Amino acid sequence: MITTLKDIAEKTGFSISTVSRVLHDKSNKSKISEETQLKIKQTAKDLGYRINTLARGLRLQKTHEIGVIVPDISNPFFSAMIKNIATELRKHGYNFIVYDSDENIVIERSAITSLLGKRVDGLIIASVGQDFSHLQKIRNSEIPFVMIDRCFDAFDVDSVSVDNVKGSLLAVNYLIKEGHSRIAFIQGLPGTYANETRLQGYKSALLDAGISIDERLIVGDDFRSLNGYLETKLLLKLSNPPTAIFTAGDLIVLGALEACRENNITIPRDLSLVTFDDPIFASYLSPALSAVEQPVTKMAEMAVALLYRRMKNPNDERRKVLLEPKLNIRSSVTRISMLMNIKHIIKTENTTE
Amino acid sequence: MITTLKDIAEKTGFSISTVSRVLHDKSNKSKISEETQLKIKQTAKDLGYRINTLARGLRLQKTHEIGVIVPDISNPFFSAMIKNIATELRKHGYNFIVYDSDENIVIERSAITSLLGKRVDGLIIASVGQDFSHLQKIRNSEIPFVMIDRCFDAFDVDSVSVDNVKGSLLAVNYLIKEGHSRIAFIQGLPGTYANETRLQGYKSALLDAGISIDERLIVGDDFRSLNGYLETKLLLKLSNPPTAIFTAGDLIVLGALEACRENNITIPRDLSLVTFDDPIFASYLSPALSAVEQPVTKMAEMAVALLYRRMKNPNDERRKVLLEPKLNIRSSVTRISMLMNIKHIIKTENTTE
DNA sequence: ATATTACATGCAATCGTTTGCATAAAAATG
DNA sequence: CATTTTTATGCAAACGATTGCATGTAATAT
Repeated sequence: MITTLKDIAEKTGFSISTVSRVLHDKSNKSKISEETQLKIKQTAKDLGYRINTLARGLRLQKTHEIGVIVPDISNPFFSAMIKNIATELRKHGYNFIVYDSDENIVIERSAITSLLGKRVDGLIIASVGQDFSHLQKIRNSEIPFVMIDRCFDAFDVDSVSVDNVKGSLLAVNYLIKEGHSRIAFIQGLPGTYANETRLQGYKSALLDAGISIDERLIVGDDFRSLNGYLETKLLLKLSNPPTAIFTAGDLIVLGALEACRENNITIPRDLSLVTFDDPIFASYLSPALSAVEQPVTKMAEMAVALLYRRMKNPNDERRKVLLEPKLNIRSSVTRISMLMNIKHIIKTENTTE
Repeated sequence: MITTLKDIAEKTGFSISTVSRVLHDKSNKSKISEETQLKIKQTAKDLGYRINTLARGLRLQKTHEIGVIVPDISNPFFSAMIKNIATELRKHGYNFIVYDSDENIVIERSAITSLLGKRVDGLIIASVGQDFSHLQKIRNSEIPFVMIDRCFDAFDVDSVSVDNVKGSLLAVNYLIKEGHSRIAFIQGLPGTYANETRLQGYKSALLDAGISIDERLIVGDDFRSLNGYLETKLLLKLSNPPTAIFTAGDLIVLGALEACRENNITIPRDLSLVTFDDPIFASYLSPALSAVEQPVTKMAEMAVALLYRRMKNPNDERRKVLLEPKLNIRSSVTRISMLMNIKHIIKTENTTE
């Protein structure tokens, strides 16, 4: 059986209180004799005692756990984020529990229920939701709660994300500067914060440059690679295909690359490519992928800092932190002239049929 | 405050037992009148009741949680594994808690302590350890426990991994068949199961082909990308550099690629490359990377199946499952003749200086 | 010698659930 | 109408830890 304080108490002849104080109470308030301490510690070791954190959490109404929910652990962006959050939390002496909502609001809901059931001391969520009704309850309860990456402007809650609008502006302005005007956007899940803000940046970059928006070039519906693959295939089949594609996420761009390869499209010669997110492998592709980098370490640090602050001062006003994105220019974009543009179109039509 | 059964009991006038039975007891043994049920359920909803799983776990001595420990969440191989484990566990009605040991045995130890403290019902571990002394205790305790990916031949415990020896054989035999004889191996953390078995496969492939082993071509010391980068740089500086490199993991190969790019080494023309693990981006690189694929979904399924079986029949004999690896041949390996080999060496020496 | 303080330890309530057993009332049976 | 059975609900003891308060003894001060 699993050893408890009681077992140790019986074996040593001391009371449970004394054993508890020796083994766990760092406050040093009650003076226990050296001899007793030694004896108790030794039997604890002999019996392989391990504290039951369920019991402790129940008694203390504190678990020292933070719940984290992300849409997709296997997405490099989120797995990097998790690692950074873990490192930050460890500094503060907190453990954490991750849930993967699998880009599914139903799973996200049940993850929240489950975490609240575990009485975590705080919550960090990158929500997949297109609205925040299910989060309202959390915020109204006492539990400290911060949103990361995916947040809602209209929802007054601590949150940290990258300036998505600016990120898209950087990417699309760069493409425009290189002579592109038919620029497609393969988006992620419509209605999500990350997607809508990125889309907004895309649109205003075009409008600012006096380029009218072609709705046929705004395609896609989730953040997975299959979406990138399918939409790229379709874009290439257009009678007037884009000369550049801007993708809303790192998995999407992988799909796009696969489609290009299948269609013998060489990047950047036949098609330029820029993506949001800058996964570890972006610079190892050839051509190396130009990408909008999110300051993921800083995001994690800020999220934990906000959470920590909220735990200490529950009534501070809520803050929304926007971090600066950065465009990493590599070699997946080519400069085009009008002439090249036309040649490109002809070539593309030939190869895709 | 957080609502408890007691609050609902007081509000409705029924006892805590009745409330508990209405809200949680599916067994239907005690007949509670429809009217009572409705009233209780309604107030539970009104008060925003959520079960406290700490209390339940304490009482039931069961948490319905499985602890999972991996060396590096941000490694695509492990994040894929986690996702698959999650999916499998959900089917069985289990939750899970992941820990990232950060390739660090000290953190692994504390993760184990923490999970056992949470009284998880089972444990799935991909250990970073070079020995299994710290795992012996777990096995000897009652908790069901399976090792995945990284196991120990001499440790009698349920485990599932890919046949690493065979995987290396596949890769190295393929390189040999393509005419390579100076094949380097950039390894991961020495002493770990995954590394030693992969190394063993590498060596026996060479020996079987009558190629003597050059210890200067066996380099590296962990599974991270920096290791791949540094060792590749050094290998390229050798007076007699390898014509092919076989890397022990997907992060290592990324580092190798970076080093090659910096030295203007074109793959596969100047250097052939094969890696263990087949990350999602392998086929998107150009050239697409030839890689040894691990059946990660099957591994996850097997691990959960073994765990589940152990939970039901604690005294079954322990099993070690070895799954088949698969070599995915893409375009990162070139066929070489002796003549090309010499040209290659000369060229490499020029470029690296 | 007595009063006071310090020291070392124990008592018992509490955290929120679950559940075997008890019980009272209602219904069914003879 | 008396007895048995069924129905609907409550009591109270766990589960394992924490901790304010109490207590008995030893050391020190007066």
